[in-house]
Amino acid sequence: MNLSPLHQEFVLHFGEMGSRWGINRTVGQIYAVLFLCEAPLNADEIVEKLGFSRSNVSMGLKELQAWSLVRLKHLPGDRRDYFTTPDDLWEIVRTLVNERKKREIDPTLTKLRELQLQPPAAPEDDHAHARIAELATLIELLTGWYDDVNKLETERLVQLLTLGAAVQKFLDSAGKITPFKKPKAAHS
Amino acid sequence: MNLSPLHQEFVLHFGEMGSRWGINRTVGQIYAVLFLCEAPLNADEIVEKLGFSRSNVSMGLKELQAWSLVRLKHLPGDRRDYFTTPDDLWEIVRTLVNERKKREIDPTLTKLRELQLQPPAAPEDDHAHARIAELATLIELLTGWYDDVNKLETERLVQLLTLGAAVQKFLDSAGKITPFKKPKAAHS
DNA sequence: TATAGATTTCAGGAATTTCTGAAATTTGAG
DNA sequence: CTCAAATTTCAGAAATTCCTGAAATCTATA
Repeated sequence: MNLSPLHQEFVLHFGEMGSRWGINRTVGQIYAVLFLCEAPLNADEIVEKLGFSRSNVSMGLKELQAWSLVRLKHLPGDRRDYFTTPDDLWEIVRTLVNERKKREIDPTLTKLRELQLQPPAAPEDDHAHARIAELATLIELLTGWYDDVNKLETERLVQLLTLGAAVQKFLDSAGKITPFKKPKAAHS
Repeated sequence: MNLSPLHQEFVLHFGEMGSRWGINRTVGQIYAVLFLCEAPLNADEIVEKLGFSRSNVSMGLKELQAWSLVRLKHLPGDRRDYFTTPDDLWEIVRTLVNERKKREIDPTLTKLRELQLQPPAAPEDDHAHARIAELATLIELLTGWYDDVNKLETERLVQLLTLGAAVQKFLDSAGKITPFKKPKAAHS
């Protein structure tokens, strides 16, 4: 591995972490290198840095592209493909969450709805249906919230996150009715 | 597999999904069975339902316990261990997020802080340090927000999620200063 | 404390996933 | 269109993870 100690340690950590998710170690490491490097890298440079086979790097890059986690660039007068990660970390987070949602949550919700339509065929199915319905409702609430806040521009999103549970203070007054409610005593 | 079609389809789906996360198929299926069943199950009943070896079920249950995803129960006059999942789905979600945070996010943050202290030793390390700092900040913001809302009681949490990005309406007025700020034109 | 039932451990085989080099395909400059 | 560089595909080797049955350990109660 042909990296500064700092890069190397970061890359190894992300390889490990990646493999705790569905992502394999190699792909995690390729991503980590791209994440740290300022300049776009081509496949051979990644081979050089990580010591994987050329074909493995190719497959890893393909997977990262399938996840939209990597941007393809071209340098003038060079027909190799160069890759980078977005400068804006929030963009990375949004992509990551969107993709996982698309691959894991959405199909699950579809499946749950499908199962809800299936008529009960055994005594234990009534309880199962109730459980499935509850789960579907919960997932809908969470993804609905996510879709909603994902529309916010980053600055707003950061504001919201910074506020944290302090937002809760508004809930009493906002309740279910209307965003603004007059304060109980109306002194200017 | 000795399950009603409804149970079976749910179990197979969760086995698949589990394997997209770090969790293996078997463990996902064991959890799915426990999730759907009203009554607590013992290991032999799970063997019966899923057709895995006794030792595999034992290992799976141990893993689920390590994740605090499963509750151990005892029936009077029966010394076998019985397992259930919590009735309250929100409790399940909180556990899941807490555990993943503990195993994946927290160690990453520790590692990033450690790397931030490491003095730059190569020209590319300056950019890497900047990138690492940005990432650490972002993770701190997200986990800070999470720790905060995780303190809310479920009812409040649901309220917050239902409100979604509508909370954003408060941000203009709340800003950085104070929860309420008088509107710019003060016609009653 | 002896015993039978319950659970866990663990070595090795099975299954799956990852990785590689060689060959095939694609691509763009000339 | 041709050619060489770049990339991808793919079959099988390597590595890893999963699963099992047999043996070991634990535990409640008689």
